[in-house]
Amino acid sequence: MNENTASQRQRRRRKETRPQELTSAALALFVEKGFAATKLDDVAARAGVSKGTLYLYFDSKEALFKAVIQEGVVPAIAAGEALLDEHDDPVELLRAILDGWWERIGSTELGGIPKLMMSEARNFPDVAVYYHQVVIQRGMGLIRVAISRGIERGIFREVDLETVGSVLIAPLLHLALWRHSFASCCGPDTDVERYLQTYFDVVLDGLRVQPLRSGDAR
Amino acid sequence: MNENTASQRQRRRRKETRPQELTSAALALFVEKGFAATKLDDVAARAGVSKGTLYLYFDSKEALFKAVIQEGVVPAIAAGEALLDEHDDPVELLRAILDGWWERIGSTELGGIPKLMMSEARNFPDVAVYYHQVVIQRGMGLIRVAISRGIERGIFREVDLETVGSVLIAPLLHLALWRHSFASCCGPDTDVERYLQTYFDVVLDGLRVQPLRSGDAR
DNA sequence: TATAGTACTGACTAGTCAGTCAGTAATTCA
DNA sequence: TGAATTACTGACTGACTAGTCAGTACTATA
Repeated sequence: MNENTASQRQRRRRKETRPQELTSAALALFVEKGFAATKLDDVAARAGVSKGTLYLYFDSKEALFKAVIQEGVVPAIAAGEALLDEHDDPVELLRAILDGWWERIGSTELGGIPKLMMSEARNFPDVAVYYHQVVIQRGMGLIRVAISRGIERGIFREVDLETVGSVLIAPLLHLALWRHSFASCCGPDTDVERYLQTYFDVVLDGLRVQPLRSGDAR
Repeated sequence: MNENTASQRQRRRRKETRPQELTSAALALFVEKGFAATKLDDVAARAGVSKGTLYLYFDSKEALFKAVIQEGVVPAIAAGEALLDEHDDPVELLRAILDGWWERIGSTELGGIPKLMMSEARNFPDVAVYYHQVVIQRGMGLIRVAISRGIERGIFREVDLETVGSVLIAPLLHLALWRHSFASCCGPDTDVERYLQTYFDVVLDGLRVQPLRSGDAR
């Protein structure tokens, strides 16, 4: 199951890497079963340690949850905001943001975090507030900047900047949620490439002042 | 909390209405806390009965869960499919379907069911399969018909019929999920009217062969 | 007003799991 | 080499909760 046990002879003593191994195992199980239905014994087993070890690094199950969110979220933040300077064309920029979100978050194991946060937001309001400030609002701000640049240049129509971010990210979030819920029992049902293609097709042409009338998008 | 206790003098003996009262209470708590974190004592208390009574109507916690889904889902099915014959214009039809979904499901207490199913799909694969067949696939089929009618008549562009349904419903699902997760701790953040307005604005103009260039959607 | 039947109750049980801690084994340092 | 330190273990406990059941109270019928 986990690749660390067999490779090294002496598999103990890993103070530096343990926390990451534990949060990674916890993320997978929290996403699969939900917070309450996940047993700490199972988290520990998946990380190849005993439950006692888990308590050397985290004070409680709730603290583990917070660490899972924090660790999963921090690396994803900065990456997106760097894109603002890399693209001139607003359409390119918007695609880079949304595509980048899918590549770096949605399609990776981090893609489970939205499901986890949605499920547990009301049980952990303080974590939800943190997540909202650090992830959601910043992400929305990113999209808002891209759209407003496009509007300024007359490339995008004048849409409501307050709400368009949520509308645009929703289909990507939906796909990520799907992969961690129904996909495992009801088949992938939609293949990812076609879904993303359709998404950009529908969404981008809804934003362009002068849409391509060639019959095929992009 | 529940309006039934005070009104009637003798508040026992309600064999007919109990199951509905119990599933309604269970839905609210399952959506708020998740299945595993919900106590049956709390469900019973919310319905104004004792836990023992709950077991007179449902064999187990899992059976209650299944009943919650089944009862929440059944009334929502037929309503949508009736719309197909009520609208001639494909744009009108699509709006009626999507608007109708929000009015009849998303904005009601049934709007919690998508959150619940997303969270618990992997813990209850059989329920997920049922829900997928009875709700998701039928709903997608409905949208597909509306879109393909529009394509036939040259009103919509030729988009991928397999995936467009998910893309279109995603922002509405997202709003429903939001209302049952972050909304309670991070403010509504987006007001519903504006969100829906932006949604139709972006999405419909992405579908029209000859979009209105008047600057305002619809 | 008995008698039988039905809807409901709540104390109880058995099992589960978060969190603890005394002990063990690896590692470092003298 | 062995003493001190550090990383880890897993049996244990205390709290909590799904599910049970003997008993209560209301209702219907005779």
